[in-house]
Amino acid sequence: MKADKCLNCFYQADGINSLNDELGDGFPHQCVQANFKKGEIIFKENALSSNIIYLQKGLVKLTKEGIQRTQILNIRKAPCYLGLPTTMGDKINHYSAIAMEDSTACFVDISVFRRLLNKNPDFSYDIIVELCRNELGQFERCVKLVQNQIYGRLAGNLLYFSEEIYDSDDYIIPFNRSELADLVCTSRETISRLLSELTEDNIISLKGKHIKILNKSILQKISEKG
DNA sequence: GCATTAACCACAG
DNA sequence: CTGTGGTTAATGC
Repeated sequence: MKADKCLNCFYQADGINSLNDELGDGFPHQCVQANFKKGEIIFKENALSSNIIYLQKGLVKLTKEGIQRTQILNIRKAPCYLGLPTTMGDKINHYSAIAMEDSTACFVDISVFRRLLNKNPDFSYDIIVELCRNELGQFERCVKLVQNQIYGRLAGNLLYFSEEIYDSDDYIIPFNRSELADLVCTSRETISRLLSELTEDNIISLKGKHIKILNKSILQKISEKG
């Protein structure tokens, strides 16, 4: 990872114009921008954490070690915040963040972040909204994970990549089969088999990680019903 | 019983 | 890393 002074971080992003001014003279521009290559760890579970991270560019997976295997909790696409729950909620990270593409992130010390929250209600409100949306998303995902069959869970995630990450029916799956299994909570073999089945039934077409969704409505039905 | 679902193991490209 | 086959266990008609 290569550190730089932050050039274009959340101070300027999302229509938040004057946060930098509101910090006051005692708080100069206090964040550090860093670049991560694909596969590099942005922050690690169980490590001490005192930064809020604003992901400017890239794609990141959040992972947590389980008893059996590593669980992939979520995928986050820039622009977004990383580590709000894990930095604000405890001293120690409860999950890791790993870059899945070359990514750029901006690190803000938690004391600076707290000051921003105190000084700017609109900013605080936006943060609360983002946290709430994430929680709602996790609730949905939780129920789906527990109650749907694997076929439905896989379909749901393929749709999620398409709709939330790439905005296209034709994309490169950002995971290998084993990671896909860690995301959907199943075995690598089952993922292979189900992807083959979806291909045979002409619901998707697949070459390695390059997927095209051919029949979205059926995929949606599979996702809903399991 | 029998079918379905899915995990685990093994092995081959 | 990936796909497939065999086996096995659990669950539901």
